Amino acid sequence: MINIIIADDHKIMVDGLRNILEEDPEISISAVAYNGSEVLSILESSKPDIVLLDIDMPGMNGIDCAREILRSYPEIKIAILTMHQENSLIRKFIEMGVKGYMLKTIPSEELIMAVKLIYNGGEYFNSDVTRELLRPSQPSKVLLSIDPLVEQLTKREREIIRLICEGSSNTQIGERLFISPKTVDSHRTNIMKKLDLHNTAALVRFAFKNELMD
Amino acid sequence: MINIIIADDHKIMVDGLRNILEEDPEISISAVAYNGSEVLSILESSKPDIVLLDIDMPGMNGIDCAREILRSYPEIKIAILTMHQENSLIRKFIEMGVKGYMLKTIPSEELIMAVKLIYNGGEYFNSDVTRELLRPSQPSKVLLSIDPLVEQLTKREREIIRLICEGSSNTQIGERLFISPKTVDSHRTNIMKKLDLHNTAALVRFAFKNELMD
DNA sequence: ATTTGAATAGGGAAATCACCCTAATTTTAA
DNA sequence: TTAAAATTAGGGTGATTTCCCTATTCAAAT
Repeated sequence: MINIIIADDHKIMVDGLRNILEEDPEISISAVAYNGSEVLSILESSKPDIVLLDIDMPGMNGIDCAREILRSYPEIKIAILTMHQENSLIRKFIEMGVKGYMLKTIPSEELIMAVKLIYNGGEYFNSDVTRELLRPSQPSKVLLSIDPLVEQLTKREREIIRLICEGSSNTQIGERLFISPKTVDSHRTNIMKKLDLHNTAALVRFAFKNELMD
Repeated sequence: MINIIIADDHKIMVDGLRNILEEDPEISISAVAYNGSEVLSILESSKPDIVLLDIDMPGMNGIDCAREILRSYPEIKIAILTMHQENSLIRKFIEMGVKGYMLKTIPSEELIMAVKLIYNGGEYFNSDVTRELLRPSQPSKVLLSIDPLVEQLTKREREIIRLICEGSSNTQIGERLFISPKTVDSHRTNIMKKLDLHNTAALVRFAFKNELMD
């Protein structure tokens, strides 16, 4: 019996997948998660053969989730099922070591076949995915889901973020912008609150992931 | 019933393929050819659904044969089955429009699945083939920008860096790695000294710029 | 067999950050 | 013109980081 965890934040998608996959007597959906961290907490108690993972999910996305699974549970096979077909994204996942990458346009029989192939130690990459790899890669992170919270940031706040990312302290930023270091601290606090972050590392990371920084 | 022509100059290979494929009741081998021109003459009288084509053949090789089939009989699907996994060769065939490209190391069940997939209008590229396409991707620009200081970092230090970048505090990292927060701090200090950085923001930025993080 | 490097851990101190609060001025938008 | 939002700034506190030490253990290399 092939045990699968489905991770996708769209209930319709999950229901559809469950119908398709459980039609096959060898396949069983052992759990469903609506974001990455939910997957990780499920894994603490229950180990599936395959995690069928979407990329766009609230909270922890598929990228971070996949990385964590690969590190903590290398025996669990990951198959990406997404609508994203961007070259750089595909490369990233395959190089990371996922066993499958499929577009959501995949026919159901093909999906079942892919699951069985992966379960038996193989890999499966959608033909659309392979064709995409032929195209010259354009490293635009644009398709990497940009957090909507970015829009809440003001111009000044973005400016502060950039300077923080360059490694400047509040005092240094204050000197460069001719404002008090205490003001910089206020901005910093406001930024943190808006983005729901709690330290500098998380902020810089957020900036890189959301193209505020390059 | 799926009608297939096998084109390969090795009799053992042809026999093996015939055994594997005809085991499936939906598949029938309608003819066998030992080189490209033989395939073309067969096609004059008999039209299969799929031509399973090797590349190395005496007389007309698989490349010229595939090109000719695609021009004269675009409705016939071509699947390459070969031992060659050179990037350029794979690219050439896929861009040409073949429906499948598989290495001869493919397991028999996978080959059968591929045949059925292609017969039903799909495409199938071996996972080894897809991985090969990743290889000589973009060797230049990214690698050149990596700071030589990265080499001085130990495995543990890189691990710590990744966790820092994920927004974890020393205490959290300590809990994760089952070491004292003070040890994490030591690592952190050593990292800073090695990289000549002086705060977390600069460290996270360094990690992103040097692909320690993505 | 000895040395080196890596990982471990702690003491201590100054600097910085994270976050709470209030509050003034300026800018923008309704 | 008024209200809302952005920018400015400071007081205060506890957490965290940064950096200086020393020191032990363990594995790998000479």
